[in-house]
Amino acid sequence: MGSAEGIPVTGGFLEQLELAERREDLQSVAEALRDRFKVDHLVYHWVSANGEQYGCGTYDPVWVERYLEKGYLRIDPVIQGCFQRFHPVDWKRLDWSSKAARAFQWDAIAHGVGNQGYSIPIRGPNGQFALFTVNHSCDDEAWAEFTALTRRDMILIAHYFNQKALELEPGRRPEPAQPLSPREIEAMTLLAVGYSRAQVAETLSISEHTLRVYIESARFKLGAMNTTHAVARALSRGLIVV
Amino acid sequence: MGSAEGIPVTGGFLEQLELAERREDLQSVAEALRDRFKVDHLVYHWVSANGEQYGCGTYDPVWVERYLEKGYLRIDPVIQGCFQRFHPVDWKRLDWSSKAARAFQWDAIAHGVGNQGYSIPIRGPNGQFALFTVNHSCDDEAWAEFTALTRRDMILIAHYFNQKALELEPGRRPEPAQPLSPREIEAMTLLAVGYSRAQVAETLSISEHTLRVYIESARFKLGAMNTTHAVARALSRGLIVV
DNA sequence: TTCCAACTCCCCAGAAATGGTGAGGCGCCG
DNA sequence: CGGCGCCTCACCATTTCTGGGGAGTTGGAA
Repeated sequence: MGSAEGIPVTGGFLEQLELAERREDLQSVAEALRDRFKVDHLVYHWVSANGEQYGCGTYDPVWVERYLEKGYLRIDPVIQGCFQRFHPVDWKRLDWSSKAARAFQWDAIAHGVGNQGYSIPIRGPNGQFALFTVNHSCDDEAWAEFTALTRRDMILIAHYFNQKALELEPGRRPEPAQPLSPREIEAMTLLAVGYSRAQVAETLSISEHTLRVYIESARFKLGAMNTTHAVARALSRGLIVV
Repeated sequence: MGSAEGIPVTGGFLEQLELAERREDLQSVAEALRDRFKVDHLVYHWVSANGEQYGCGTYDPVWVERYLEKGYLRIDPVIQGCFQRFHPVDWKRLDWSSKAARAFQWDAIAHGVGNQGYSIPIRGPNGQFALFTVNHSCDDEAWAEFTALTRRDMILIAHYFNQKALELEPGRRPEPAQPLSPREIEAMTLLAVGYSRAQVAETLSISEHTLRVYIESARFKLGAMNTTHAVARALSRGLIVV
């Protein structure tokens, strides 16, 4: 297993990433980086529960298929853990205690995923969330050394991967992220913290009818089917904060 | 104006950042970096819609005060522009066309802010959003050269600044999240993407009565008053992903 | 083995949310 | 000036959610 000797990958790979013009380019850069760092896998994974997945990397396609099919997205401790953090995290520091998580881990290793891993959460506009992961099979000590040396490289690589993915994926960005009006934001925020419509109306000192107009308006702007959906979207797009 | 000669700041500053234990440390690291890079200003700014501001950097306190007081947060094109992007952006590429933006720019320069700037958006869990900015007074060519050389340093520095800010700000508590059962997670997730109770029940192939038990159970575990609240909590605690 | 958490099913009645339609005032921008 | 978005208010009928009961199976943990 190699390393960048503490010196970030200035020459070559990041430039390749920056110049990538197609999805396939990202894929081949991932493979090149895997070989360069001498690890088992290197994966960029755009996380979204609504079915639209996108990723590129060196995992066995069988595993990727299985992951999606089995709904591992919902129980993968890497997802769970990274979603709540800002900084990169070593897989050992995640919570693997639940039954589902253990079964998942077993299955993953059986499909060629390394026992060691390091994942970097990445967030973009509109609540976009992605993961950049590097993993390998080795003992704890070797892995600790590897991550210590390549940590910063990984952050930069993750950054550029996401940047390119955002550029190359046209499907994601359009969604003009229609902003909510101040009143709508207030309404959504109060709903998100558990107030009923009546309580929200009282808090905002407006009639419940007026409040309804806001909620409907927000629902429309967010393309939501009901209030719960609207609040969920507003939250995950970062339009409101609880 | 200096530069890192294309080699990221491996020795010294990032370590200082990682070792910082108090807010004041971040402040002094910012000053040291400003001197090292020979720019006018270097600022980390935590942007939050609910009024709570936090920042550290080398701006004149008078300017910071004025910025807050005048509500520039709402019209600052840097905020507007970065909020919708993922990658770092040169101030020249922002939209300064509105009257308010021009007035703001004029005021900023009058308070010692450089005419050139480079800002990096940073996002964390729960919709956290921050900016890392470096700015200077010089001509376009010199600035282009500077940004080309230090771009990657800036990304890493921004990353570590935010990491430290998240650690040092007690505002975000761990919030011991009682885990949801697999069925509860499925139910919450489907509700979060807009399904009605009836639809969720059908999707999960269970009776609506059973579904209700899950929702109530999840609501109880999450300490939520209603379904919308429960979904919002599950989302912001990272228990479900949409 | 005993116990508990998770999963499944059922009834009823009251509370809350939603859909459709309509209307007036205010402020900003071209 | 006219249009557009925002804020405010109202009624009606229908659908959906919530809170109060109770009950049986399973599989893993103590």
